[in-house]
Amino acid sequence: MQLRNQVEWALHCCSVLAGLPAGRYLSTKVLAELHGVPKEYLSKALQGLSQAGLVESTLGPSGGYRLAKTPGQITFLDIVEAVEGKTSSFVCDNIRYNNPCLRKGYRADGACAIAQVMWDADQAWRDKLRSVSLADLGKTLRKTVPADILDKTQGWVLERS
Amino acid sequence: MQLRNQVEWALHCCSVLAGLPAGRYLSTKVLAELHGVPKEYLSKALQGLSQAGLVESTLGPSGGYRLAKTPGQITFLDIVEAVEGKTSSFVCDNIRYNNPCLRKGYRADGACAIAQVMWDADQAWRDKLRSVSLADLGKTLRKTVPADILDKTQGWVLERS
DNA sequence: CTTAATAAGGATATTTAATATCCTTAAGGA
DNA sequence: TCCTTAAGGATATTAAATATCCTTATTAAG
Repeated sequence: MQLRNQVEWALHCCSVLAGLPAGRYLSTKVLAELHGVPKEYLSKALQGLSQAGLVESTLGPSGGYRLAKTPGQITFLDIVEAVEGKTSSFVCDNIRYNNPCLRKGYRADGACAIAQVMWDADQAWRDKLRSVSLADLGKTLRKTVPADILDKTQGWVLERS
Repeated sequence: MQLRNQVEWALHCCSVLAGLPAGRYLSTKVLAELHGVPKEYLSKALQGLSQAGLVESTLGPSGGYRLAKTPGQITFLDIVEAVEGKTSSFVCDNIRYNNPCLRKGYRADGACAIAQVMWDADQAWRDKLRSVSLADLGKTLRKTVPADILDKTQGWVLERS
């Protein structure tokens, strides 16, 4: 079980956008080159972030993306779910009902106890992701990031993450 | 991101084995028919459980699998990891170092802050799974399982889960 | 006003992982 | 001796992840 690489990309992109001066945008092209990932595919992840309302975009030259909320309002869970979806990592196919010893059509009262445990664990994972925002990330990062912020021709910013 | 169906199968098989009278075995064939899943593929999951030391097997007629420990000693995490592996759901490819603004070969002091958050969440998931054993599952199940335990020709037991 | 850059998104190709089947071997019980 | 079983290697099939290509509408810059 593995999260898609787009999740890593989206998290890093949001981290960079969180450090962007107010009003500025970063394009897919720049974000892709900054992270060394394919532009077209990264674009799908950014579209997911946009549809989730985490970032907003503008067209044309000097267009691109910026955060739609403050870093403190965007959690890791928001970003992960925007890319990976909200469905649980465990899918219960109710194989308990395949038991040929059971009379046909039998259904128990409650949910499958096994599935419940798995869903609880999934919830614990999401709770943890929800407890960290891009602002929290910044606090950690500020300690380790070198002071020399570069500003190349395309307006790249130093990778903050 | 989704766990493989073998995880569900393995959990249900262990749940059934936990209710088996001492000394008895259940074969792959019976476990497969009991849950309505392909025998050959389920076999791979059971082999994983065996290699992890969660179940033990015996050959020949009336052979099969039984738990290698008490239900209280086998956690959900044990079973999930036996099938799905122990590697984190998040893989850090250190795309932060792809930044062309960084001088070649630059490496930060600590681990990627983003990866750390993701790994912490993964740990929270595993901690939750580790906190539940097959014995705990039994407590829940006893409340809902019908009293009529069937004992068909092949020695099937009522699906407990 | 024109031109180039951009996001959005549909269509499709490629690659990888999950799922499933088949077969052989060695061991155990009747 | 014969049948049943677990173990596991090899291979096929299916689905998902990854990636590319292309078109359209929009926007800013010149």
